[in-house]
Amino acid sequence: MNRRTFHRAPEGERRQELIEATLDCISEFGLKGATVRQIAIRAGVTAGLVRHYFDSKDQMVAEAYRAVIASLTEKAKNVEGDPATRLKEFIAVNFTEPVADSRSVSLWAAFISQVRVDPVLAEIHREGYLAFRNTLQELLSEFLAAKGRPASAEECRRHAIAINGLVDGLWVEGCLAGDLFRDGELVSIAMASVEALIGLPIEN
Amino acid sequence: MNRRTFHRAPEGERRQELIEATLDCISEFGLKGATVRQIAIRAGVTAGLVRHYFDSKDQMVAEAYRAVIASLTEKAKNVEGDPATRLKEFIAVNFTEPVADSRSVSLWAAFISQVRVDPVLAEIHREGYLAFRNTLQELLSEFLAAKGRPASAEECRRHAIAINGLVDGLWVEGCLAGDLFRDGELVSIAMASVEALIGLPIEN
DNA sequence: GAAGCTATTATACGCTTGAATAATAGCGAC
DNA sequence: GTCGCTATTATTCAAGCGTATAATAGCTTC
Repeated sequence: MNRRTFHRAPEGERRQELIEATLDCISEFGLKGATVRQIAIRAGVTAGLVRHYFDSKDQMVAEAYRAVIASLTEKAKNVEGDPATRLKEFIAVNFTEPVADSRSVSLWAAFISQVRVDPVLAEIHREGYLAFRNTLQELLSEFLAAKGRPASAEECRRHAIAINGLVDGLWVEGCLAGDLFRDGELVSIAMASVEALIGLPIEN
Repeated sequence: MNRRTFHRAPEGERRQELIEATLDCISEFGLKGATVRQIAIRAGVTAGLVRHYFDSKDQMVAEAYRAVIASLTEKAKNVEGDPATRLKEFIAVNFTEPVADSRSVSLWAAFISQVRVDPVLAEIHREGYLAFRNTLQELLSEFLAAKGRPASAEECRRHAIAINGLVDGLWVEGCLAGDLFRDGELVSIAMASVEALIGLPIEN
């Protein structure tokens, strides 16, 4: 009997590979089509291994969701420079790969659709949303202060909610049907809209 | 052998019931949990009947998607009154039941997540999005004209894209985690934001 | 009220699913 | 080298899936 040769990977690495394979499958075949076997094939291992690393498929999917949310918010957090530059970048990053990608929005939607079903996913979503919005709120606060138009936390909160909504909405449509928009149109609309919302130009 | 008694329903009615049951199951159990059997139970019939009305489960799901998109856009279209009232209502309706409901956003997300997988769903989504956005664009055009600030189609297009994004984004978060917002806060933020975006008050 | 049509039920089939178990091969320690 | 640990493979299992088919019960027509 010819048994396949294989490579014994370090735990962290293999877990990461499995999660990445899970996300690939969900985005390509949908949550329904992301079966343990498909995921294993994608990761280049056999199906049994999944259960060696995760208690269940559901647990693996939940961890995969965490990874998605993290990747969507981390890109936006690590921006350097003065407040104006950071605010600008924070918005622009959502319309640039890898965030602006049909794979990302497919994954996001797949998980969103389960929020009502699975309280674990609901909690992960909530944390991710608040992290993103609070970062934005802080950015706005600093930006407005630097522009000599300091605003109350409450005012910044409302602005953050609106801008977050705007960016999310444009991001979704851009990813789903990018061909409905001209090159760079979405980021241009987003930028102009944010300026209109806060009543200030962003350029520094 | 005791066979269940049943009611012979008119074709249209039964189809409608099956589609509604499909949507109920998708929103409650997710696409994965919306099995033919569950759907049949929800509709109060047996599983076999599904295939009497639809060529396949997939076809039924696609029709169900059409129904969702239609319900999300129809509510917004049928608004009467002067341009300002109609614009106001068009936006407000998205933050009022039945559009503003966790069931709606679950369904929307479930289908969005399949857009990449299934070209049929992609086309349905595209039509729905454009219908919504074009209606909004027309509304904006009339509103601006009525306010004595007529705008070009291009300008209205950009405004429609931005407002559509804003409304969509706020709608999603409001439906998913309504408790993160105060009563009426979202519609208030939405209204204020739209006014900022077009640079005019909406009240008539 | 009997006949005929078909919407509906009931049952069965082949496949795929997530999971459990047993066998084995890679690899570090000594 | 070879021993021992365990990551990995291979195989199996019961449950649930979408679908196919045959029997039947509710209407309609006359």
